[in-house]
Amino acid sequence: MNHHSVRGGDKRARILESALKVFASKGFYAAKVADVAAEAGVADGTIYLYFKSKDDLLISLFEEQMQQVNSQLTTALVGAISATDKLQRFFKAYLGMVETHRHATEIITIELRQSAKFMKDYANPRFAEFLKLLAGIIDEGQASGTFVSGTPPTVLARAIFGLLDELALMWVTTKGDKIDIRKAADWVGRLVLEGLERRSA
Amino acid sequence: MNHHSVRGGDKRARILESALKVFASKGFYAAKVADVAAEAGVADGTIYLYFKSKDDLLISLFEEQMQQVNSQLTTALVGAISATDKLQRFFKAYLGMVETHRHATEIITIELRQSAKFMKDYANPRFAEFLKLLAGIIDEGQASGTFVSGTPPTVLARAIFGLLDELALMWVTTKGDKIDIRKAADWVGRLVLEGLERRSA
Amino acid sequence: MNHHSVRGGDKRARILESALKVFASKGFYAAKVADVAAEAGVADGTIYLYFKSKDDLLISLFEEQMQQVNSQLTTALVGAISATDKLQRFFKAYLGMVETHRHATEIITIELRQSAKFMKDYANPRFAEFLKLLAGIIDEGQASGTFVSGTPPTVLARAIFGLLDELALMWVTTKGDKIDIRKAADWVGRLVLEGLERRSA
Amino acid sequence: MNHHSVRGGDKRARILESALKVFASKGFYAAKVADVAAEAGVADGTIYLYFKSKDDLLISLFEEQMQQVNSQLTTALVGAISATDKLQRFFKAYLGMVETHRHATEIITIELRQSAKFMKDYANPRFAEFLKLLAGIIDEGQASGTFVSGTPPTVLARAIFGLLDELALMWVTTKGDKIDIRKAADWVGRLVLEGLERRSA
DNA sequence: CATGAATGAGACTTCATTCAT
DNA sequence: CATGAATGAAGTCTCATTCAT
Repeated sequence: MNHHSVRGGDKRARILESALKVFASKGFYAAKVADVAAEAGVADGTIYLYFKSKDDLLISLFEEQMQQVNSQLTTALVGAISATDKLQRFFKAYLGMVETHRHATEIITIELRQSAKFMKDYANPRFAEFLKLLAGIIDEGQASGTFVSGTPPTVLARAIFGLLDELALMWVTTKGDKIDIRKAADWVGRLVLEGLERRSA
Repeated sequence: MNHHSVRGGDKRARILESALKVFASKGFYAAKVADVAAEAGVADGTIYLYFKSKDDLLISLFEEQMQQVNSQLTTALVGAISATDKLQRFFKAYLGMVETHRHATEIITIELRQSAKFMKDYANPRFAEFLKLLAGIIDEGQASGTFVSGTPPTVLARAIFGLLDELALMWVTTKGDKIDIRKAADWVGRLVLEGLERRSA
Repeated sequence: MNHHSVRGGDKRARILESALKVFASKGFYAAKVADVAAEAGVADGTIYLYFKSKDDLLISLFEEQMQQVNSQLTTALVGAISATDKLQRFFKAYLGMVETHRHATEIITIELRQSAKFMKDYANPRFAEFLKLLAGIIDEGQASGTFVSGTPPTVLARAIFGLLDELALMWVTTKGDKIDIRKAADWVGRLVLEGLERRSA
Repeated sequence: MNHHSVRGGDKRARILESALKVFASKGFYAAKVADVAAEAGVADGTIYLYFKSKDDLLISLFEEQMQQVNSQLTTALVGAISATDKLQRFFKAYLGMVETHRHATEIITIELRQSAKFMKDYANPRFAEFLKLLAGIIDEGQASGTFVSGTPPTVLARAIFGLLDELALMWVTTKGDKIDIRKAADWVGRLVLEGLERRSA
């Protein structure tokens, strides 16, 4: 009988999973380390055997989650040829994850922002990766002439992330009847790819 | 002659202004009430003559700032005729404010999100107003046939807010050479109104 | 029109009256000076024109109330001849006052005790007077042979005060159907004068 | 071997003991939680591992002390046959405890009263038990014809408690030469059982 | 490795008291 | 005399972190 495996997963992973749930439901500041420990079924002190501090726990959570997000997005793009196709798949995959990874979405959309303030030095490399992936698609589209040039891909990537992120936030925080987040991918696709204005002819 | 005026502005306004500065630079949670008091040049207890609690201070700040934002946006739209024109002015005005109201932007972009978590019951009516203003423009454009129909205006409004908000956040948090936030209004205008794809003919 | 008389009474008296009401209903520690001021319809600062401190307000209240109690008791004894008669009148008068001066009773029964602790040096001369009055009756009874000797009158006086005081407290704190406080005077009279044991013959 | 025992007594008991001492000497309101912690030799925060709040500490103190008082009184009555005997033993035991449990006496005589005010809902069940014990003796005496009937036992019990309580308070607060509290039991016994008046024959 | 009782720095908030008007 | 806004000392309580077991 292995002490370290309880309900199929090593302790570090279980703590991370619990932190995800607790931070998402109470917010990072309101959540207590003891809450995370209780959720994970370990002693308070045990947290500190795997993470340097409460902040470190949050950062590790980002790392893990964003890595998953990036990996799934990358997978989703496999086989796509045109930039247009890639972008549509990107939207669909991202907003699809919102539904399947509720808690992760809350952490990313809400706490990621605070991080800019409270973790002055944390560079957030995974988010950078995310943006790079998105900017790469746009760059490719602009280079191939499929997309209009003139706006820096990094800015567009950021704008598009904000757009997706806000829809995710809306979906996550709405109590009653939510929008269909999967339909939203199409709406966003139309908005971004075709624009709002009716084409003249 | 106002008994309560001390160097241009009553005390409540001064405290609010100081809270804006302090919360923006340290984040709401890291900021101490004593910091705000010191910045405002009043005693700690004085804060509580004007605000019920630290939370109330943050909420009041939102109210005030969002009200200003809404009022400036409304002003900016005066005289605009088409929905397209209104939307462009909206972008220009919003991103213009980012530059002139740096601190307010930080509060709105960063702390507004947390509010969803920590202030369960705070409805944030000013933000609702903001969205209504934006959705109104889109609705008008769709009704007149200028804008493509099919996507709910409320969803589009939210998406566009996210987009603007993210650019504002990017601008605010970038240390070195920032993008030209005023140019960004045009970029965003093009993205939203015309879309990314090159028009076929 | 006299500024100092509002609703028939000078300001000092009004403050004292308000303090009585407020202290009685919330307790001295829970009561705020501002509460007393509000009740009296004066500004907070005004309290300090008449009393040195919150403590002084409580002490002054004791003085005033005990003086009234003593004066009424003294009046009640006028015309009584025997010690027995005096004691019965004393009981009747004391417990009668409990009903007519509810708030004063609460202050005396409850806060008087605390005073022993929090006002190390306050001698409480009025309470001393009260005890002297009661001890005087007992002493007189013992001297005349009406009362049994052997127990120091000061001790008996104190014991009897405790007895009356506790009944007063019971009456004051009971919410539902209270005992008839006036009947209690007779009960106490019987207990003290005749004792519990049935007389043999 | 008990992990939690530190020099004879678990931490909760030590804190309670320290609270007894500190509250008795400074009064509940004047006493700081830090004082209790220092007296107990623990950190301030440790108090809150065992008690919900400062109020809870006081209530727990009451519970514990009154329970001890009740238990000792019950023990003292074992073997007594007549109501008269029981009452005399009750007096002796109660006033004896005053001397041996000085601090507890101060808490009970002084702070118990305040509790009526500041703890609106705290029912104080131990004190109710105490009164029931006393009223039981009186009821028994009345039923057997040993004691005079006519006065409700609950009222008499309360009156007698007040009497004992006041003597205890007198003894506790007197600085110089105190009365002999053990003699007082006889004095009280005489007063209550035989009354003040000299028996006619 | 794991525990969880203990720590203690520090935050928010209250409120008696002052003093300029 | 009266006001009441302002003060700021001080208290209760929280909670991330440690360390002896």
